Amino acid sequence: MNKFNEKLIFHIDVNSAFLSWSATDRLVQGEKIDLRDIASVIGGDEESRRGVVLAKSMEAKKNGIVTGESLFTARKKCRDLVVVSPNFTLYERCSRSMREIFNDYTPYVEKFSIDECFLDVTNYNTSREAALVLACDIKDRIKSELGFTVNIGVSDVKLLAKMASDFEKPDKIHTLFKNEIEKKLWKLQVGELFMVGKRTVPRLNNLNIFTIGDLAQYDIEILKYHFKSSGLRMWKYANGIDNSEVNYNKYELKGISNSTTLSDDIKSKNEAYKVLLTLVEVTATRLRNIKKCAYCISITIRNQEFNDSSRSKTLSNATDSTQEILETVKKLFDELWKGEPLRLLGVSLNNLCKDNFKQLSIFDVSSTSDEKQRIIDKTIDSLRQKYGETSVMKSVLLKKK
DNA sequence: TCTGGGGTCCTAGGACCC
DNA sequence: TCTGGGGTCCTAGGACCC
Repeated sequence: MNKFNEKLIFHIDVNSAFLSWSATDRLVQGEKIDLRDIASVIGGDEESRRGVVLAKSMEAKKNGIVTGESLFTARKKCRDLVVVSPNFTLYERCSRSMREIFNDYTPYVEKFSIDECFLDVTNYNTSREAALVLACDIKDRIKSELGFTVNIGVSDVKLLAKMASDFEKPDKIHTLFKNEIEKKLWKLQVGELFMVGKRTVPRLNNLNIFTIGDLAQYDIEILKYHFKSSGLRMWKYANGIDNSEVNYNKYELKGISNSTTLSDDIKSKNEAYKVLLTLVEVTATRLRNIKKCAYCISITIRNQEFNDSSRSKTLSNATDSTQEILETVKKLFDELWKGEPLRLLGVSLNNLCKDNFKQLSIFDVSSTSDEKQRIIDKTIDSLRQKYGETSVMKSVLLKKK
């Protein structure tokens, strides 16, 4: 704690992250037009049915384009919209560069998503004013060294720092200390509150709750009755109550998943099996890379009507074997699939534990068949590491000519 | 030519055990 | 002979986030 006995927390959020990052990269490559100055979006490939808006420029936003909508509807709102494909390798690199700068200021950095971090700067500042100077320094350094802008929310509470970074954009610093919530937070629409999504907003409106202030002053028992534990959480958030700490420790992954929307609907079991093989290979490799095994294996399918269904199986022994996971996945698929055309297939591995298998040598002549399978998996992993995950993409996943 | 992909957490109901 | 109740685990689905 500083001398005022309060925490000082930053929430730092890249403005239109994917779009900014692609824009700066293009400028470096010699492109003359800055995507941030025109109506533009980062969007997936429409032909392979991944055509949604992943990020938008301010100009695109002014035309009513929102993240997550289809490029089809986005183009209707803005005729000369520029659409750029995402470059996830670049985004990971930008994200890392940004965190390296944060680490110059404090070791207490929590990566919240690819473009968001929380920083606990309590020990480095004696006052709120000093914290603001620091925030300004960080913001300007990212802009000059990396070429993109961020918003920084400053508060004594993590949740409030996050809400503050979402105020006016771009390239801005905002404070939202506990004593400011009535003035700055309560006037906002209730759907602006973190963890109040589009399903919940109409239900809150039915209770005559329209602003965050309405929610904050509502009877907590009634909220708990209607929304169970999330009712209590919403009420706490509306009142600026959040005791969570900036978690700078190594992030423990709870599950691994991989899903894909198919260029063409899958209609046969054989086609499905080929895709499932790829999904299992990718997830199992990632699982082994973090030296974990999974107890629970699930698959998800999505039909043409966009209805999802899933099926899962908990094993008595955790596994990281591609073969074993694949067999379970196929079984689950056979139980779940009724023969309707599918637009998406997904595999996920949950309930993870440490892998406690003994280290194996390829020269170990006494290997059992299980151990031999592990050696095969390891060999494939090293090939994949050398040539990249996409080197094993099956042709069925690729776009039809 | 409408609707991605990777996560986390919660809940309800059923199975099973004591 | 008629039937409780608590606890835990598993499964399927839903809501939310970026």
